[in-house]
This record gives sequence, C-alpha cells and structure tokens, in this order.
Amino acid sequence: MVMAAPNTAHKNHKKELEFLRTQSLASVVQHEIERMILSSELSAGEPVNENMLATRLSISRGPIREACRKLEQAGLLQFHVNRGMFVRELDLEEVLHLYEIRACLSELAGKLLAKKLSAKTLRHLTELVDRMADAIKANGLEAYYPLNLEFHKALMEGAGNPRLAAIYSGMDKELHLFRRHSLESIPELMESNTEHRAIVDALSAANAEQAGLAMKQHILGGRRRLLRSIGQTDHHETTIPAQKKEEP
Amino acid sequence: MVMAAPNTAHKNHKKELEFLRTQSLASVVQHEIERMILSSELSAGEPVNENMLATRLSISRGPIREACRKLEQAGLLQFHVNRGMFVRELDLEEVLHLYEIRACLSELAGKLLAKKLSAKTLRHLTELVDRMADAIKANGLEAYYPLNLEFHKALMEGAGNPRLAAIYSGMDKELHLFRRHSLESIPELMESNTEHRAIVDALSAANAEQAGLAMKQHILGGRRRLLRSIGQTDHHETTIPAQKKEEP
DNA sequence: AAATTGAAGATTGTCAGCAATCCGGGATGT
DNA sequence: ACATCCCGGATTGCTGACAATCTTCAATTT
Repeated sequence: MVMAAPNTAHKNHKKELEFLRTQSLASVVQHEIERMILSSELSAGEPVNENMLATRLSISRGPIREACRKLEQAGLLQFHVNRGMFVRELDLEEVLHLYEIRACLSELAGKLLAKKLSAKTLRHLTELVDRMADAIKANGLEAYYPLNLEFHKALMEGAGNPRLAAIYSGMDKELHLFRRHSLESIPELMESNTEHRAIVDALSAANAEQAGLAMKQHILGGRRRLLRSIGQTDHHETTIPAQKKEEP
Repeated sequence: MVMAAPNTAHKNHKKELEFLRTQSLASVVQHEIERMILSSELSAGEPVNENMLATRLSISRGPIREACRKLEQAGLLQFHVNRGMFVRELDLEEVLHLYEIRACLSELAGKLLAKKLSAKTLRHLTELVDRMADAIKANGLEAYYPLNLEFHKALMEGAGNPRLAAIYSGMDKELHLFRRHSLESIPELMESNTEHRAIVDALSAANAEQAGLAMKQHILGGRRRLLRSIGQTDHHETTIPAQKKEEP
C-alpha cells in the first residue's frame, strides 16, 4: 500500500484552510477512494476500512462515511449493516445489463451529436482516431487507452446533454468493478478502432441515424469482445436488430 | 411544517434496536427526506436544515449528513460548501434533457419487455389500463395516479434489467423537482391512456420494435403535454435545440 | 438615502469517544 | 473428530461538543 498524494494535511494550516473553503473533505475522500478503485489499489469485494483511511488521510471518520455514502449511491461501493462498506462486485449478468443500457444511451448520443456537431469537434475526433491507429501500429497499448478515453468523452459530452454524459461516465466507472476484464489484444483494438472510424464517418456525413447505429454497434462490439475474452459467445443479439421499416 | 410520522424514536428501546439491526439510521433518514421531497413538504430550492431534522427525528446530525450525501449523488439534493444541502432546482433545460434520456430508456425497456413478457404480466398491464380508463371516466384523478405509477413500474421492472429500472426510477423522482408541473386535465389523461393502450397492444402482439416505439412516443407525449401546460410548444420532435453551431 | 461595517445568532465542518456489533480462534463438551 | 460456546480484539454506529463559517440586521459612515 503506497501512501496517497493528499496526505499533506499536517500543519500547513494556511494552505489546507484555503483549500477547504471550496472543497469539503468528503469530496476529497470521495475522489481518493474512486482513484483507489479505478487504479485497482482497492479491488472488488475488498472491505473499505474507515479507520485505515482516516489514519492514512489524517482526518476523522465522519467525512469518510459521507464519501462512502455517495459512492454507495454511485454503485461503486456496497453497504452491509454493521459490517461497513465493500468495493462492489459485479457479476457477468450485471455487466451485460450495463452494456445493454450503454448501447442504448450511446445510440442516443450519436444521434444527438450528429445534429449539432461543430467542425472543430469533428476535426478533434478524426485526429483521435488517427492517433489511435498510430498507437496500435506502434504497439503503444499504453498510449491507446487515454486516447480511447478522450474519444468517448468527447462523443458523450458533445451530445449536449450533460446528464447523459454523467450517467454514461458513472456506468463506465462501474464496469471497472468487473474482475475479469482482460486487456484487449492488437487485433481487437484494430476492430475497435474500425468501429471508431465508422462513427466519425457517420458524423461527418451528418447522418444522425447512422451515427447512432455506429455508436450502438461499437458498444455491442465491446460486449462481444469482452465475452469472447472470458470464453463466452455473445448469443445476446438482443438490442441489435434495428430493422428498418421500409414502408414510406 | 407538520411533524413527520417516524417520530416515535423515544424510549421504546426494544423495538428500535431490533430495527437498527437491519436498517442503518442513514437509510431511514434518506427515505424520510425523499418522502418529504416527493410529497412537497420540502420544495425545490429550500435548504435542508440538519439541526431541524436531527431534532425532529431525535437523532444526531451524523446519519443525516450521510443520508444527504446519498441524495446529493442521486440528484435530489444540491450541496454548497459551508452552506449545506438544498433541495435541487430543475430548470426547463434539465427537464428536457431528462425526458430525452427517459424516452431512450423507455424504448429499450419496451423492446426488452416484448421479448420476455409473461401472460400474467400482460393481463396485469391490460387490467391497469382498463382501470385507468375507468378512473378517468369517474373523474377519479386521485385513483388514476397510483395506477399510472404501477403501470410504469410494471413496464420497467418487467424488462428484466434491474439497473435500467433503477435509473429510470431515479430520474422520475428527479422530475418531481421541477416546480411547474401542473396536474394533467381529463383530455390529457385520456390521451396518455390511449398511449398506454398502444403499448399494451404492441406487447400483446409481441412486436418488440413497435412496443419500443410506443413507449418512446408515450414519453415524448408526456413531454409535449408538459411543455403545453407551461405555455411552450414542443418544436423538438425528437431532440432538444437541434441548433447547428457551425462555422462555415 | 445608500452603502459599509460589525457583532450576535444560526448553521455547517470536523473531531474524539463510547456503546453495540461482528469476527476469529481457542476451550469445552459430546 | 466435530460442533458449540465464549471471549478478546477489531470495527462500525452514533452521539455530543467545539471551531469555523455564513447570515442577518442594526448602527454607522459617506
């Protein structure tokens, strides 16, 4: 266990007090626990010990409990009466449910984004796809992930519905709680980036329906790759259909 | 301000202690505040006074703060540092964003439900629509609302994706925070129930696409009725501004 | 009259402590 | 050997208290 960054709460009163004028301790702790979870410093199923955190951060347990309640509501922690908070464990069924919702919301985001896309954002998205392609070619797996993250963030935030972006982002964090999410291999990354390009193409054509479909397909592709990586086949072609009604 | 119900926490140790073996105080407080908001005992913008609640419920402020943090994350309360919690205020833009997401998730629920609908649930839904029609005819506005609630709950929970139902339910609660949501008039209720029947019809035909569409249309219908009731016309057929902020 | 200041009261932010509960391991009994 | 009981340590649940901050409002100044 490595000492976390914001542990400088000792005697530098001036700085700390200035800081707490705009940030409550609970929110600091919330982000710290979030960071620990996303970095696998805390892994699914583990208990969140209030005393340990309090000692480590040099604060009392009150703000920690408040932060944990927020994270409980966010779905990252799970509460058991008289036993405390635990990092939530996600089983495969819950993961599939999340993918189902993500596919649906992605489709919405694609449709919305296609209708209000600025030339600047489009250039940004295109550049990100190109850079991801480069990263794959250069075997730069570490370079790929932040780009991928930025790409999806730009997509969701560009849709102009902040609530949609927030819900989606929350579910993304939740998916980190699924233990068996293996890193994707080169061919899978290429497949993924091909889907990215399909999204950008649809967007640049200002085709809302097609953009929505491309984004949905990308999520379903991600689900397929996840299931394949854990040795299951994706017989859930559930939400794919998107049958066109050809009646005029 | 009327004294709330669960104020019997005085000296009946036996009962209270038994109760707290399975429920934490924070969760009790959370539901109490939620009740106060949904019943308009607390209305949007109002501060949530910790001392007042603590005195009223005969507990200390700790569990209250924990409950408020959960409700903050749920979007029902808003936190201002050093000023406390306030019942969140929703402006029209945020309401429209919520409707946009709700429409999308409803469509998904309709599609899912059509694929796994049991005969029993279908009977239940049909019966609810019939009873709502009766309630409208009998001018029983008070009878209508609980039926409507049960109808939508059955739809969302029948889809077999608990997370979907939870997200949807949370957004429903959030919509209560919009001040100007007038009660619907008789003709509007009839319109609404016509849409209900379209949903049930599509479900009984096991037509997933049509069921999804019917549910989406019902939400968009609700949005149209809301906008009409506050004197705006719904010029967004499917989305919000649809403004293209594009440079040449 | 309008704006500023300042102090009292109200409210939040945090903490330390105690009681209640849970967990693990060893002793006891069958 | 196996199950049960029990106890000590660890952890949570809640409380009361104190410091810091904000709000209010009347007195003062411009």
